[in-house]
Amino acid sequence: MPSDAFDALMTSLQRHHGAFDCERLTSLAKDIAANGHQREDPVREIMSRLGDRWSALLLSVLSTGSFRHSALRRVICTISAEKAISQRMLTLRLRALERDGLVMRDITDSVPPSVSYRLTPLGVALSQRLAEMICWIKESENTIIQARREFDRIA
Amino acid sequence: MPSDAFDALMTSLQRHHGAFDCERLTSLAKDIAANGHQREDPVREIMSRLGDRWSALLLSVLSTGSFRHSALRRVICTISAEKAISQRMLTLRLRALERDGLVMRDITDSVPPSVSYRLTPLGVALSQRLAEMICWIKESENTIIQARREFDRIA
DNA sequence: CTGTATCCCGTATGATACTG
DNA sequence: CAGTATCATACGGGATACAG
Repeated sequence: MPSDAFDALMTSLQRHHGAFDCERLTSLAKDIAANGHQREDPVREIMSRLGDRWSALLLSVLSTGSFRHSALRRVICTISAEKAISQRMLTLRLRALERDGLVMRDITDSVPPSVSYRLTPLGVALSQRLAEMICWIKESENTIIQARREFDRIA
Repeated sequence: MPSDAFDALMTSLQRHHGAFDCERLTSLAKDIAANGHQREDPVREIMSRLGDRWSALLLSVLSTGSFRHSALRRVICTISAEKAISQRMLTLRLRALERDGLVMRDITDSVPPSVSYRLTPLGVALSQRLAEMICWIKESENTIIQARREFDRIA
């Protein structure tokens, strides 16, 4: 983001209407420009993970302890009313979480192999934040459902 | 989720290893079973929105004030270093946020028409939570990037 | 047991053109 | 200005089979 282009935009916006906090928007823009808001940006990556089909659930389950691959899969499949997680997706999501330093693998090199997964300190911290966010959404659930009904009724 | 199946699972898991907090996992399972973890579950929907390409950015920008469609688009396009948002996506995301009661449309029926968008109180609350989450991720950014480098180096 | 490798589909996202 | 319609594409996610 070229800052002069942004300055010009701000000037233009303020000329037409001042219904926003220019200072806060500018600071927000600087924050985003700092890492470019790219695909590899950790902020987008992590938010994207939290929003995908399984990662948030995985973090929640792992926040209660350590699980082997098969145990984790059984737990997820039993808990999730909608669908079972495929072996493929479980591995993919765990790898992604591991790459970001949120999950650790403990490998016992035996036959048959034994691998168990648990949260790193960073993973624990994130899972706590996640739990708070989920809790807030749950509290607002009725308001949201109400809003949806209203919206669908009119439309 | 049939609770007897879950009980059986817990018993089985504890027989093999007790490296997890059975009580917390059970309560977590109950929470999830309460709304089924379905596609229409507000928790998954909202988390999914926050993780998509534009909604989080939209909420952040709108948290600084009220914007008309075109102004919003210019701001987003200028801020986002990666790509411009298409008119179509802007409308789709705004509609989704509006349906969930997070965004309001103020319409002035004139020629040419004027429509401006702003957060509802619920949207303001969510955007604050979001900002906190983003802030935490930013603080952990270096740890995450470090972990990724380590992971990629070994793999 | 813990994964990988393929194939396939649905949805999110994008580009472009058109309209009240 | 603020959309809608249409077509094209990329990616997440699932089913299945195979491997160390």
